[in-house]
Parts: sequence; C-alpha cells; structure tokens
Amino acid sequence: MPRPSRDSYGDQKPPYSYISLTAMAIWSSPERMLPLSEIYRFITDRFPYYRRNTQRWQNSLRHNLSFNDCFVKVPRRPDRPGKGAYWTLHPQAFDMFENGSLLRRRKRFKLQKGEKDNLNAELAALASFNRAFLARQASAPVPPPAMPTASLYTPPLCPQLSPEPAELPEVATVTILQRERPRRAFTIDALLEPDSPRLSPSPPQPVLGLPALPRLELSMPPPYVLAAQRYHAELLQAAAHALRPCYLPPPPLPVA
DNA sequence: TGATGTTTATCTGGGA
DNA sequence: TCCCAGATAAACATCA
Repeated sequence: MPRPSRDSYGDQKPPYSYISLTAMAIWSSPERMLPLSEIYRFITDRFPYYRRNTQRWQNSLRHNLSFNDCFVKVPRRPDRPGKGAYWTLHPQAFDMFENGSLLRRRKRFKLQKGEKDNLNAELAALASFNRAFLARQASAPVPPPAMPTASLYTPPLCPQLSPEPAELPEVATVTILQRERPRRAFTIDALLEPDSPRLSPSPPQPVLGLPALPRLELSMPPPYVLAAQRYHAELLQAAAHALRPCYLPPPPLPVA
C-alpha cells in the first residue's frame, strides 16, 4: 500500500477540524508550542486547500484558539521578542482526541471557571515577569534576580536587585482537576515533579503524509513542559551569573 | 498599520 | 428532535 503523500488531499478540504489542525501543528513542533504564524505555516505547507482564502480560515482558527480552553496562550520568552504569544495544548487536553479520531470530539474540552481564572492569573503573572525582565534589560542588561521555584514566582532572593518588586506578583498556585489522576498544580515546577507512571496521553493519530506523532514515554513530562524547564534553567543560569554574590543557584535541572 | 487576540452571532451537521 | 461541536463571519481591541 503506497504511503500517501502529504499533499494527498490536493485542493480538497482535509477532513480535520481547525482544532485538530492546530493540535497537529503544535504537536509537530519540538517545544510543543508555536506562535500563530507558525501554526498558519504548518497548515499551508501541508494542506494546499488552505493556501487560498487565508483570511477566512485564519479568522476561524484564531477564533478556535481563543474559544477553546484546550489551547493555552503562553507569553513569549523575554529573550524571544516578537509579535503574538505562543500557543500550546492544555495538559488535560492531551487525551482530547480519544480513540485517535481527529474529527469531531465527543465532548468539548472546557475548563471550570475557577480553573480558567487561575490559569489566566498564572499566565498573566508570567507575562508580567517577562515585562519586568525586558524593562530591566532596557535599563541595564542584567537578568532578573530570581526565578520561581515553588511556584512560577517567589520573592526575589536579592530584593535590592529586584527589577520591579511591586509589580512581580505573588502567584496563587493553580490547581487543575485531573481525571483519573491525582490533583497536580499547574505550575512549571509542579508539572516537572516526577509523576507516577501512567498511560501516555493519546496524541492525534498519524495524518496522511505526516510522520506519526510521538507518544510520550512513561513518567515523562509533556515536551512543552521540558521546553519551559529549559527556559527556566537558562534564566536561572543567567540570574546566578548576574547575582553571584547573594544568589545560590539550585541544583542543575535535567535538561532533555 | 497589519497581525494578533477576543467576543458574539448564526448556521450546519453529527450523534444520542 | 434536540443538543452540541464545529465552521464562518464580523466587529472590535490590543500590540509590535
């Protein structure tokens, strides 16, 4: 049976929803998160149908990103300035496409009000931190004083060097409900904690012409968490370098 | 100014 | 038949 090429659909509309296409794009990226422009590119590269009427489907896609709780907007890293945020999949959304179907989902992924509010607060805090980072870099090219350990943010270890102490928010720990899994805070560190072995989430099944999406190994955090881990490790390293007199860096994080 | 993001409304089609 | 997911359109806000 010949393997269909990635352009198998030709000018035909692929049988995938925008949610599926977006999830595919995100899954295809090494960090499991992409800016909007890269999501567009992924789709137009693989599906010629979407090379026309771009205004139309891109509007729909943006609507889906905002409307569906399964997509999480992650503020850009301060050292990666640019337009727009990164988009990733919510941890609970990995098994969104149960039974491997990339078509209509059984049930829309919806966060509860409190969960959504907390997640938004945490992400807003991250954006705030990034702004503080940039503000400080603008005045003096020195990295931020401390990176979060217990939550996304902790009080600076060197308060006198804090960029904008008043603006660095204390972040409430975000707790999300885990189906069939113990509760876990949706913070970088909490997500990085070793988890009890569990079944890999079900990524979308191979798409015609696309490589099979990798299944996560047991006990392995989602790849975008690893990316966040690397991000924080880099900043920690920079912070340690800049604040050597009073900053004691934590043990090195395992970088994937 | 254009790209990005949010929100609302309406319509279509699949599934229970 | 009804409910709901998904598609589409449009208006508006925000930001680099």
